[in-house]
Amino acid sequence: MKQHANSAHRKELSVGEVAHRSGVAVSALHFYESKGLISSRRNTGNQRRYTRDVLRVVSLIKVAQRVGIPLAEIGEALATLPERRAPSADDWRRLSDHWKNRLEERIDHLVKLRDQLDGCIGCGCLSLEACPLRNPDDIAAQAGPGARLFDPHKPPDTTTSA
Amino acid sequence: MKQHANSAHRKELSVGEVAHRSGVAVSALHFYESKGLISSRRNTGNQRRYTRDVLRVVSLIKVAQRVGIPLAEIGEALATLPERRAPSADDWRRLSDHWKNRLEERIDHLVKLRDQLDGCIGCGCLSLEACPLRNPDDIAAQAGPGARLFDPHKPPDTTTSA
DNA sequence: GTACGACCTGAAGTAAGGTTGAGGTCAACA
DNA sequence: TGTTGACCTCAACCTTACTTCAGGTCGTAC
Repeated sequence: MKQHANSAHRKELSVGEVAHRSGVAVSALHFYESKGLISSRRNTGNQRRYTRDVLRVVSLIKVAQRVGIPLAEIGEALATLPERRAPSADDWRRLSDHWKNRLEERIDHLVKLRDQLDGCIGCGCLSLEACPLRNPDDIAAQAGPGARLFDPHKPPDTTTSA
Repeated sequence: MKQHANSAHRKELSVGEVAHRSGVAVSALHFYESKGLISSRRNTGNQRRYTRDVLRVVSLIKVAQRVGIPLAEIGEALATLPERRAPSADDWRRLSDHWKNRLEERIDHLVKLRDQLDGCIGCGCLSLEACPLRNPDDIAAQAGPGARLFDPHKPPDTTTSA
């Protein structure tokens, strides 16, 4: 740690410091930046310098990921933040509330699946026609030729919707 | 290696027929075979011919996938089946029971996460030190079925710079 | 007897979320 | 002054679960 030693009053963080403090790899921070999720300014030597706000943003990213939100969507959410600054308490409330709903949908889905599984453990039928486990609420069920069963959990995909 | 009378009696299925009846793409069936999850014999023209049992196996694979079990693990489970034949009712009971437990763990995990999120929506702290959301003690939560679904292990902390 | 669809193989592409490596810069310390 | 360690960029690679494509064969209906 030679470069960023000293200077007790420095405000900005190097990428290594952010990595260490946030528990995220340097390569991941580069990656997030390439996707526009975080940003930095460069010092005279072209090295990234972050404000402390970035720690909050990284935290938010990791939490959203735990909830199951894909990075692209997290990026969109962050893009709605005014001034592209770190999320305020209000921002956080708005985003986390939305994500909590997503999480609950996901839980509901899994609970339904569990209950179906429970009901089907005894029968062992796995019937293509009758078993609810094999009929995940139609979606793209047996349609035309080459019919494919799309995963009902997938986010709506406009290009593959049948 | 005795065959079930009724299934042996029935005509064998081509890959296209299996695809149509199971709702799985032909390419996916090829893929499952390459991974050892299903098997087929070949006719004189080198085309795959399946017994009807394969439909049960494919059903089982799809259900397990919905639960979030990776194909490799499904393959291991299928490999434990005696004679590598289609799963009997008992086999199904055993496997589905195991997978139900996995599913419940996953649900528990998400419920905990939801509760934490609930408790943290108000505070907006996202504190690296204090916020439970940022201290996932135990992770394994990933779960979006479909495309991405893996969390081999978090970056081993070292953060590339010690 | 031929056209066309279904099938075959192996390689390459796709998506998400990164990691790893090569090749090079910068700045402090002995 | 040379070594070191953090940093830089860009490209290639990784995993899972498949799909798509190119180039060739099979089978059956007309």
